[in-house]
Amino acid sequence: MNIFTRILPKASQQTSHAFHFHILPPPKPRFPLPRQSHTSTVPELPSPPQDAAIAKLVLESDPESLSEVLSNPTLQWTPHLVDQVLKRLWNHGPKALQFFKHLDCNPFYTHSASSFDHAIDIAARLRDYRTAWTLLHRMRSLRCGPTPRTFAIIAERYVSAGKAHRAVKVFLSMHEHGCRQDLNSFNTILDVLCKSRRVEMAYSLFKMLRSRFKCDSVTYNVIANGWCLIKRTPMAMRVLKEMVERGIEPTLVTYNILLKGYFRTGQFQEAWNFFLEMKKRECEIDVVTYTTMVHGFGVGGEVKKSKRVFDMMVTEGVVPSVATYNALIQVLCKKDNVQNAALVFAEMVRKGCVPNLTTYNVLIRGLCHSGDMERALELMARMEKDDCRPNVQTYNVVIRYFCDAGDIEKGLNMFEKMGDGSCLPNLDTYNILIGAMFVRKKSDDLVVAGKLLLEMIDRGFLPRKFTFNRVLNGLALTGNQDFAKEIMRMQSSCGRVPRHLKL
DNA sequence: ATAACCTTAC
Repeated sequence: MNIFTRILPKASQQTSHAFHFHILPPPKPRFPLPRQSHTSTVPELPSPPQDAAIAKLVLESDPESLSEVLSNPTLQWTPHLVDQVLKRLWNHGPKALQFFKHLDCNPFYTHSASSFDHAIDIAARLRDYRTAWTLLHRMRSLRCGPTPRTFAIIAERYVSAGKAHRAVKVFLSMHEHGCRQDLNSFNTILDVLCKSRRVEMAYSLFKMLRSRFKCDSVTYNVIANGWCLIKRTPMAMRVLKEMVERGIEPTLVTYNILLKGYFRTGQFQEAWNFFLEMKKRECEIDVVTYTTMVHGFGVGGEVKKSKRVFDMMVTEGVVPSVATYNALIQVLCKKDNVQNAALVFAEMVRKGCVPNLTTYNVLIRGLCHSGDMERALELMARMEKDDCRPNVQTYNVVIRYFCDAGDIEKGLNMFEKMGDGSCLPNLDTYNILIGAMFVRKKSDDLVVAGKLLLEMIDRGFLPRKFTFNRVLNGLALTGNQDFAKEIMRMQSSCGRVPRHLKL
């Protein structure tokens, strides 16, 4: 609870209505035109498997033989191909950077700006800022950047590493690196700060620089959304009021942000009233509005209302998108039962709406949760043929539930499957599995835990202190002192930046 | 990669 919500909440019941009148457009006594929302029903083109083969090659070859492998003249490097390979190696940062570096030395190939951005992102995620900046300077000397996007990436990495001030500094100095500051980059840095919940800082920066940039509705929406994210809806209201006072029209995006904000703070009545008000004033309510409603009511436990809103949108001629179906499916999984969720899944397919990764992951989680691992695995197999291959999250869900059910072997088998190619494990995967190695209290399991720990470090993931201690204790108790010592040596040598990361 | 809706974690 903060000061503002303490001061304003009682009043907000009444005053926010006054605000609605302020922020919403004046009533238009005309009858509504049915709005058609676009759904993304066009499947992505399958990417050629060449990048998978190259990623595998990179993973298997040691640093010495790598340059030989990569200078094979039959390989036709294109920026797109390089990007794809980097994405595949996302969860093996050190290898990804090795790959990038070797190709950078290839005299017949020059990296594109987007590949540089990927590499910088990977380096900064490993907290290897030196490498990130070296790459940025190299980009400049090759005259392919840095672009505003490059700075957005660096800022985001700084913020998520708890260095928000550095992110702001980077923004303020970007012109010194040959990249113009404009309203777009200003909006971007504000958004980066807000999305990482550093809303206070974003708001200060906004107040400090708003006279320098001609702020637009995006600026205000970004800030309002930030306040809503941290459940300070009254502050969002205040920003929006100011927006109106400065003559900037709120848009549908503004309304959707505020609507979501009400759900975040559990103000269902407010949300409902606001929605009705939007209808009354004939805002062009869109699929996002409805999806927000379906999701908001559903996760709040109001399944009936959630379904009613879903039916309402269909009646009003707004076509549900994948996101709408995903919201409903998630709600049914969590607050109703999986069978009904599966029915909605079938329904969306019948209507020609193509399920995406989220759809599958939500439903697979629901099935796992109800103990139906078999159907979960069936669905996972079905993904493959829908050209929607399981990602790390999919694997993590299944592995977690296998382990929770005591089927450690099956969890480990699943993990093995990831190792052989398409989907590299991430930090969560390692944490889930290492945790599972303690349930059987077997010495062998702890050795596996130790190996997993070393492997994750090797791939650029830094285990928490807690994880180290747990594994070390386990190994010591089961008579694996030597292995424990080896891990301790590793622990002391891997500070913030794994040392083998020299570019 | 300029904003709003859909997964995630003990």
